[in-house]
Amino acid sequence: MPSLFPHPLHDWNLTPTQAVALQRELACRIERRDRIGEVRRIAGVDIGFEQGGEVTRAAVVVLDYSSLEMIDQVVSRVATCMPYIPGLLSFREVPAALQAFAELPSELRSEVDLLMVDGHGIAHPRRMGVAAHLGLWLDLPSLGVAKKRLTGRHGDVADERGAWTPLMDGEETLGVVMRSRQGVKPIFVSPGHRLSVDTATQWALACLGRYKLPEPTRLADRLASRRGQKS
DNA sequence: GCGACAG
DNA sequence: ATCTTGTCGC
Repeated sequence: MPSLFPHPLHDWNLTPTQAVALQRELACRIERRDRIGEVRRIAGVDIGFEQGGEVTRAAVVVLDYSSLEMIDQVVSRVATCMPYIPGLLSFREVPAALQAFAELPSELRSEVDLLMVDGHGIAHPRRMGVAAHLGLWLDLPSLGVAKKRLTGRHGDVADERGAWTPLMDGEETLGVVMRSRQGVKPIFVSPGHRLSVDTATQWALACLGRYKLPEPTRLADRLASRRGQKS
């Protein structure tokens, strides 16, 4: 198990002001350069809610990279700890995601080489979206795939599968806006931890199947949402 | 004060 | 995110 932060990063009961302060601190630890080895296992993560929001349901799926087939899945439920506040999504979702991760067979959990999370990575006001936060916590290369923009500006994206245009904030490139499928609204891809924008983009493209969302996130989405039926 | 605002 | 039926289009 990875680990360790010198501070009480384990305390998820923070006030919005404290959470923002923690994000600023953690953002310095995010590695934007590639630090990733051979990829054989990719984990997809997404969160859903039940009981009118009182229960948070986290889904983690592990896929084999070459076939993009799911080889295992975990769905766990925990009490919701925080309301949704734009910019502070990770404080609401990461606890549940970690619980689901902990429930993965240990041997499989240790084989995960890359994390794909539903939400943004560094394409965040303080560069600490949920994908960055989770990647940092688990010390794994990570990228975020979101369906809507949170911050940054971009031009039009050609209506052709695989087309993309950079997501910018001034001179800083935060990620890309990608047409994952023709005729649908584009997705927002950004690196989380230990990944460059280019590499994050390549992995998003590599994981594209016949749907709008890349396979890891799509499969996790189905389980976290209500459709994936039972568990 | 007025918008914008991941899931 | 979630609440919700049918409907338009490939």
